[in-house]
Amino acid sequence: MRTQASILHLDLDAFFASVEQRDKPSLRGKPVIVGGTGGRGVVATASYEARVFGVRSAMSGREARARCGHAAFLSGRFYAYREASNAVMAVLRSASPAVEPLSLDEAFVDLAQSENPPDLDDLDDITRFAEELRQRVSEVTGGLTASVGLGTSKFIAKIASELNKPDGLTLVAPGTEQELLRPMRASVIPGVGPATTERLRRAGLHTVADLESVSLEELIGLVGKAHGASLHELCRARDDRPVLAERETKSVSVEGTYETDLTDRRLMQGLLSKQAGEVAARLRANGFSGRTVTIKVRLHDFTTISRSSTLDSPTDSTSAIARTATGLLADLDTSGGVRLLGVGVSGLADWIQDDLFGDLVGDTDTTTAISSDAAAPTPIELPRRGGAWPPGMDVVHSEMGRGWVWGSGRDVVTVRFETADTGPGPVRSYAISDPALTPWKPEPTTE
DNA sequence: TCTGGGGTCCTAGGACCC
DNA sequence: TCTGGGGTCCTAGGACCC
Repeated sequence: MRTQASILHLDLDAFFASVEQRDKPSLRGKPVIVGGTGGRGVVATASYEARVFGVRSAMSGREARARCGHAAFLSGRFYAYREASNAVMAVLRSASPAVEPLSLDEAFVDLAQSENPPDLDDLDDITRFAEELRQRVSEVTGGLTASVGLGTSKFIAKIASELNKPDGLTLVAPGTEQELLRPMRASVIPGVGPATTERLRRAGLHTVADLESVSLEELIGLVGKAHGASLHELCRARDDRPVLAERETKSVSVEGTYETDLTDRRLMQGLLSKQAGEVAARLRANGFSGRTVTIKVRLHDFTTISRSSTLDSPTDSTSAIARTATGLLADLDTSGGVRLLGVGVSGLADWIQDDLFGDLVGDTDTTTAISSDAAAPTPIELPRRGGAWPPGMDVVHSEMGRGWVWGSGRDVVTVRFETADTGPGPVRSYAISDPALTPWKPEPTTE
């Protein structure tokens, strides 16, 4: 356990709604609800003016409308949220390289890894440092506010940031963690949701202090091995989880809930295929491919079914994913109607076998991945569509977003792809086996 | 017409291999 | 011949988080 309050948690206040109020002055001071616009939508974020009426995240749009019908209901502008988020994360990274984003509006920062840290033994200095960060967040986002928590662990920092919302700062002094936690409800512990809360309640356990009085064995009997062990530690304020700057992507998925239940199988197959295309495009844009294709089907009565199939080799191909997904759907009874369909790919590898460009050039295998890393000479921007790409290759460019060619040989091209969503992907080399595409040397182009 | 979308992690059972 | 591991992979479902 750390003895210094060197972990910071920052949480932007009512983030989506605040961005809307920032960009549209007429919404300022008024209830704004992002999400919940469709017939089956839920609230993503409610401004504080809307929360007064009891509107909360994850509430159905129907209920939000009943509670606060005069609010502005917006469907959301994710580009604007991402842009603001990027600016905030950049501010945090300037304070320490160890920044772990949890979502667009939340991140942990490890001040102990900062190059210019405050005096971590001086609580006033830490507070001053954090206040400066909050100030800079406000400056770079055009006035958005953030709440910050500081403590000796992720758990404590996160709880601290909740204590003075909105636009607040809370430091939990080292050594005072347990007295802070003991009276709190068990559900403040991350991982304790509705189901666990109910189990604990039935065992007579309501507060953190109650949990502390229970043996590890009892907790494991109650909620399972992994969960029980983590509860046993966290209720004693013991948490040494590190702040992880980069986390590996494990899966990519797309799902959709439809306004009215689907009954037509052909339509479902078409929608699943469309989603497969979106998943495949995102895989390609990020340099991923995966072996396991999973479909998710939510029936009219909200029961949710998943079916998966693991392929022999990883794919990022629309046709392979669509074929697998529709095949999985074929075995399900959907006669009662379907409200949600989804497709996902997991078991990701950062290399691709055989049909890298199969989807895009008519499913003929023209290229083969040969290595997953390569020395990186001077970056060259990819030629634009219709530019110096050989026939067929410009399509790849438009599918995959921005990218840079990092080098090329007679029949090998080394490329780094990047999208606005994810930033740079891994550097990869491909052999070009189609004689029509070789020899080929990309021309440097200017921005 | 209660109940989004994109993720992560865990559990449990069965197959399969050594 | 019988019994019994352990380890890994795969599948389905559930809980949880923002």
